[in-house]
Amino acid sequence: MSIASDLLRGNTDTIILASLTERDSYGYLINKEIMAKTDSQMELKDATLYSAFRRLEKDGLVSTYWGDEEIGARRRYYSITEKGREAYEQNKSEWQKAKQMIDSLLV
Amino acid sequence: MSIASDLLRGNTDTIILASLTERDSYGYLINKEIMAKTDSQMELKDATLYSAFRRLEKDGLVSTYWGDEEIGARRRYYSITEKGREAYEQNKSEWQKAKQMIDSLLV
DNA sequence: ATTTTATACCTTGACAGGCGAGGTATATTG
DNA sequence: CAATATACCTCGCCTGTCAAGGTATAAAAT
Repeated sequence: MSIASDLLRGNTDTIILASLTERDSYGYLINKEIMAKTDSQMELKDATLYSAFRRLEKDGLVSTYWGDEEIGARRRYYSITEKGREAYEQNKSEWQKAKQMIDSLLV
Repeated sequence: MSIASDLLRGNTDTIILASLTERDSYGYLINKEIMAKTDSQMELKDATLYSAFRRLEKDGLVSTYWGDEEIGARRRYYSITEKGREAYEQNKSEWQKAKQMIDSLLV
Protein backbone atom coordinates (compact mmCIF):
# COMPACT_ATOMS: atom_id res chain seq x y z
CA MET A 1 0.00 0.00 0.00
CA SER A 2 1.18 3.51 -0.58
CA ILE A 3 0.36 4.88 2.85
CA ALA A 4 2.73 3.96 5.64
CA SER A 5 0.95 1.45 7.83
CA ASP A 6 2.10 3.22 10.97
CA LEU A 7 -0.07 6.15 9.94
CA LEU A 8 -3.08 3.87 9.69
CA ARG A 9 -2.37 2.04 12.88
CA GLY A 10 -4.86 2.91 15.51
CA ASN A 11 -7.45 3.59 12.84
CA THR A 12 -8.00 0.19 11.29
CA ASP A 13 -10.57 -0.85 13.86
CA THR A 14 -12.34 2.47 13.49
CA ILE A 15 -12.37 2.19 9.71
CA ILE A 16 -13.90 -1.26 9.89
CA LEU A 17 -16.49 -0.06 12.38
CA ALA A 18 -17.28 2.87 10.09
CA SER A 19 -18.07 0.48 7.28
CA LEU A 20 -20.29 -1.58 9.56
CA THR A 21 -22.31 1.41 10.76
CA GLU A 22 -23.77 1.55 7.26
CA ARG A 23 -24.67 -2.10 6.92
CA ASP A 24 -23.55 -5.58 7.89
CA SER A 25 -20.66 -6.66 5.73
CA TYR A 26 -17.87 -9.18 5.33
CA GLY A 27 -14.10 -8.96 5.19
CA TYR A 28 -13.51 -9.22 1.52
CA LEU A 29 -16.12 -6.60 0.68
CA ILE A 30 -15.02 -4.17 3.36
CA ASN A 31 -11.54 -4.28 1.96
CA LYS A 32 -12.74 -3.79 -1.62
CA GLU A 33 -14.78 -0.78 -0.54
CA ILE A 34 -11.81 0.77 1.21
CA MET A 35 -9.73 0.32 -1.90
CA ALA A 36 -12.47 1.77 -4.08
CA LYS A 37 -12.93 4.79 -1.82
CA THR A 38 -9.22 5.53 -1.68
CA ASP A 39 -8.29 4.84 -5.26
CA SER A 40 -6.36 1.78 -4.10
CA GLN A 41 -4.03 3.99 -2.12
CA MET A 42 -5.09 2.24 1.02
CA GLU A 43 -5.64 -1.42 1.60
CA LEU A 44 -6.06 -3.59 4.66
CA LYS A 45 -3.95 -6.67 4.29
CA ASP A 46 -5.77 -9.95 4.81
CA ALA A 47 -3.92 -10.79 7.96
CA THR A 48 -4.44 -7.30 9.33
CA LEU A 49 -8.14 -7.40 8.57
CA TYR A 50 -8.79 -10.74 10.16
CA SER A 51 -6.76 -10.03 13.23
CA ALA A 52 -8.77 -6.83 13.60
CA PHE A 53 -12.00 -8.81 13.38
CA ARG A 54 -10.80 -11.16 16.13
CA ARG A 55 -10.01 -8.17 18.30
CA LEU A 56 -13.33 -6.46 17.65
CA GLU A 57 -15.20 -9.66 18.37
CA LYS A 58 -13.26 -10.34 21.54
CA ASP A 59 -14.08 -6.82 22.73
CA GLY A 60 -17.75 -7.24 21.88
CA LEU A 61 -17.75 -4.44 19.30
CA VAL A 62 -19.00 -6.67 16.50
CA SER A 63 -20.94 -9.89 16.28
CA THR A 64 -20.67 -12.37 13.48
CA TYR A 65 -22.71 -14.88 11.51
CA TRP A 66 -22.26 -16.97 8.42
CA GLY A 67 -24.06 -15.88 5.28
CA ASP A 68 -26.43 -18.29 3.62
CA GLU A 69 -24.96 -18.07 0.13
CA GLU A 70 -25.90 -21.11 -1.85
CA ILE A 71 -23.43 -20.33 -4.56
CA GLY A 72 -19.89 -19.02 -4.34
CA ALA A 73 -17.55 -18.92 -1.42
CA ARG A 74 -19.05 -18.70 2.04
CA ARG A 75 -19.06 -15.30 3.70
CA ARG A 76 -18.68 -14.46 7.34
CA TYR A 77 -20.74 -11.39 8.04
CA TYR A 78 -20.06 -8.91 10.79
CA SER A 79 -22.56 -6.72 12.55
CA ILE A 80 -21.70 -3.76 14.74
CA THR A 81 -23.02 -3.96 18.29
CA GLU A 82 -24.30 -1.13 20.44
CA LYS A 83 -21.00 -1.18 22.27
CA GLY A 84 -19.33 -1.03 18.89
CA ARG A 85 -21.25 2.10 17.95
CA GLU A 86 -20.21 3.75 21.16
CA ALA A 87 -16.60 2.77 20.60
CA TYR A 88 -16.84 4.09 17.08
CA GLU A 89 -18.01 7.52 18.22
CA GLN A 90 -15.35 7.55 20.90
CA ASN A 91 -12.61 6.57 18.44
CA LYS A 92 -13.74 9.20 15.98
CA SER A 93 -13.53 11.97 18.50
CA GLU A 94 -10.11 10.77 19.64
CA TRP A 95 -9.00 10.80 16.04
CA GLN A 96 -10.24 14.39 15.65
CA LYS A 97 -8.29 15.40 18.70
CA ALA A 98 -5.13 13.56 17.73
CA LYS A 99 -5.31 15.02 14.25
CA GLN A 100 -5.54 18.56 15.53
CA MET A 101 -2.75 17.99 17.97
CA ILE A 102 -0.39 16.52 15.41
CA ASP A 103 -1.22 19.31 12.99
CA SER A 104 -0.43 21.87 15.63
CA LEU A 105 2.99 20.32 16.11
CA LEU A 106 3.92 20.13 12.44
CA VAL A 107 5.06 23.54 11.33
CA MET B 1 -0.95 10.36 27.96
CA SER B 2 -4.50 10.97 26.93
CA ILE B 3 -4.04 10.30 23.24
CA ALA B 4 -3.79 6.66 22.22
CA SER B 5 -0.21 6.00 21.24
CA ASP B 6 -1.29 4.08 18.18
CA LEU B 7 -2.69 7.32 16.79
CA LEU B 8 0.66 9.02 17.27
CA ARG B 9 2.64 6.15 15.90
CA GLY B 10 4.17 7.01 12.59
CA ASN B 11 4.26 10.66 13.57
CA THR B 12 6.74 10.73 16.41
CA ASP B 13 9.74 11.00 14.12
CA THR B 14 8.02 13.73 12.15
CA ILE B 15 7.12 15.64 15.30
CA ILE B 16 10.71 15.52 16.50
CA LEU B 17 11.96 16.66 13.12
CA ALA B 18 9.42 19.49 13.18
CA SER B 19 10.87 20.73 16.42
CA LEU B 20 14.38 20.55 15.02
CA THR B 21 13.54 22.56 11.92
CA GLU B 22 13.17 25.55 14.20
CA ARG B 23 16.41 25.16 16.13
CA ASP B 24 18.79 22.57 17.50
CA SER B 25 17.39 21.05 20.64
CA TYR B 26 17.68 18.19 23.10
CA GLY B 27 15.42 15.41 24.23
CA TYR B 28 14.16 16.75 27.47
CA LEU B 29 13.33 20.15 26.01
CA ILE B 30 11.64 18.75 22.92
CA ASN B 31 9.38 16.74 25.14
CA LYS B 32 8.59 19.70 27.40
CA GLU B 33 7.69 21.78 24.36
CA ILE B 34 5.39 19.10 23.02
CA MET B 35 3.64 18.93 26.36
CA ALA B 36 3.37 22.70 26.54
CA LYS B 37 1.96 22.96 23.03
CA THR B 38 -0.62 20.26 23.63
CA ASP B 39 -1.67 21.15 27.15
CA SER B 40 -0.01 17.97 28.38
CA GLN B 41 -2.43 15.91 26.35
CA MET B 42 0.45 14.48 24.41
CA GLU B 43 3.77 13.30 25.70
CA LEU B 44 6.61 11.28 24.26
CA LYS B 45 7.74 8.75 26.79
CA ASP B 46 11.46 8.73 27.52
CA ALA B 47 12.08 5.37 26.00
CA THR B 48 10.05 6.25 22.92
CA LEU B 49 11.89 9.51 22.47
CA TYR B 50 15.34 8.05 22.74
CA SER B 51 14.61 5.12 20.52
CA ALA B 52 13.33 7.62 17.96
CA PHE B 53 16.59 9.56 18.21
CA ARG B 54 18.60 6.39 17.59
CA ARG B 55 16.48 5.69 14.54
CA LEU B 56 16.78 9.21 13.17
CA GLU B 57 20.52 9.18 13.72
CA LYS B 58 20.95 5.79 12.10
CA ASP B 59 19.02 7.04 9.08
CA GLY B 60 21.10 10.19 8.88
CA LEU B 61 18.14 12.50 9.49
CA VAL B 62 19.72 14.16 12.50
CA SER B 63 23.24 14.65 13.80
CA THR B 64 24.18 15.04 17.41
CA TYR B 65 26.66 16.76 19.69
CA TRP B 66 27.10 17.29 23.40
CA GLY B 67 26.28 20.71 24.80
CA ASP B 68 28.97 22.57 26.71
CA GLU B 69 26.92 23.30 29.81
CA GLU B 70 29.19 24.01 32.72
CA ILE B 71 26.40 23.74 35.22
CA GLY B 72 23.51 21.32 35.42
CA ALA B 73 23.05 18.01 33.68
CA ARG B 74 24.75 17.49 30.35
CA ARG B 75 22.61 17.81 27.24
CA ARG B 76 22.84 15.93 24.01
CA TYR B 77 21.79 18.25 21.25
CA TYR B 78 20.33 17.17 17.95
CA SER B 79 20.53 18.96 14.65
CA ILE B 80 18.40 18.19 11.61
CA THR B 81 20.37 17.29 8.48
CA GLU B 82 19.53 18.17 4.91
CA LYS B 83 18.30 14.63 4.45
CA GLY B 84 16.23 15.14 7.56
CA ARG B 85 14.59 18.23 6.10
CA GLU B 86 13.67 16.33 3.00
CA ALA B 87 12.29 13.44 5.04
CA TYR B 88 10.32 15.93 7.09
CA GLU B 89 8.64 17.45 4.05
CA GLN B 90 7.97 13.99 2.69
CA ASN B 91 6.48 12.80 5.99
CA LYS B 92 4.32 15.86 6.25
CA SER B 93 2.80 15.34 2.86
CA GLU B 94 2.21 11.67 3.61
CA TRP B 95 0.48 12.70 6.79
CA GLN B 96 -1.75 15.10 4.87
CA LYS B 97 -2.68 12.34 2.50
CA ALA B 98 -3.28 9.74 5.18
CA LYS B 99 -5.37 12.22 7.14
CA GLN B 100 -7.61 12.96 4.19
CA MET B 101 -7.98 9.30 3.38
CA ILE B 102 -8.91 8.29 6.91
CA ASP B 103 -11.35 11.19 7.13
CA SER B 104 -12.98 10.10 3.92
CA LEU B 105 -13.52 6.64 5.39
CA LEU B 106 -14.98 7.76 8.69
CA VAL B 107 -18.60 8.64 8.14
C1' DA C 1 22.01 18.17 56.81
C1' DT C 2 19.31 15.47 54.10
C1' DT C 3 15.45 14.37 51.34
C1' DT C 4 12.78 15.60 47.49
C1' DT C 5 12.08 17.58 43.04
C1' DA C 6 13.64 18.99 38.60
C1' DT C 7 16.79 18.54 35.08
C1' DA C 8 18.92 15.34 31.80
C1' DC C 9 20.49 11.17 29.95
C1' DC C 10 20.23 5.92 29.00
C1' DT C 11 18.99 0.45 28.43
C1' DT C 12 16.38 -3.79 28.70
C1' DG C 13 12.60 -6.64 27.80
C1' DA C 14 7.71 -7.28 27.14
C1' DC C 15 3.76 -6.34 24.31
C1' DA C 16 0.66 -5.33 20.44
C1' DG C 17 -0.52 -4.45 15.72
C1' DG C 18 0.74 -5.00 10.80
C1' DC C 19 1.84 -8.15 7.40
C1' DG C 20 4.54 -11.67 4.39
C1' DA C 21 3.97 -16.18 3.41
C1' DG C 22 1.51 -19.87 3.43
C1' DG C 23 -2.92 -22.52 3.25
C1' DT C 24 -8.23 -24.00 1.98
C1' DA C 25 -12.41 -23.93 -1.02
C1' DT C 26 -15.83 -22.43 -4.75
C1' DA C 27 -17.22 -20.25 -9.18
C1' DT C 28 -16.22 -17.96 -13.45
C1' DT C 29 -13.55 -16.78 -17.46
C1' DG C 30 -10.29 -17.63 -21.22
C1' DC D 1 -8.34 -27.09 -17.79
C1' DA D 2 -5.61 -23.39 -16.16
C1' DA D 3 -6.00 -18.95 -14.45
C1' DT D 4 -8.45 -15.48 -11.99
C1' DA D 5 -11.69 -13.77 -8.67
C1' DT D 6 -14.10 -14.54 -4.62
C1' DA D 7 -13.75 -15.64 0.25
C1' DC D 8 -11.88 -17.39 4.35
C1' DC D 9 -7.92 -18.53 7.72
C1' DT D 10 -3.13 -19.16 10.61
C1' DC D 11 1.72 -18.71 11.89
C1' DG D 12 5.62 -16.19 12.97
C1' DC D 13 8.47 -12.14 12.21
C1' DC D 14 9.20 -7.16 12.59
C1' DT D 15 8.86 -2.67 14.51
C1' DG D 16 7.49 1.05 17.57
C1' DT D 17 5.84 2.03 22.30
C1' DC D 18 6.59 1.97 26.99
C1' DA D 19 7.03 0.23 31.99
C1' DA D 20 10.66 -0.36 34.81
C1' DG D 21 14.90 0.21 35.96
C1' DG D 22 19.31 2.92 36.14
C1' DT D 23 23.00 7.23 36.37
C1' DA D 24 24.28 12.09 37.49
C1' DT D 25 23.85 17.19 38.77
C1' DA D 26 21.59 21.23 40.98
C1' DA D 27 18.05 23.58 43.49
C1' DA D 28 14.33 23.70 46.78
C1' DA D 29 12.08 21.96 50.71
C1' DT D 30 12.05 19.79 55.20
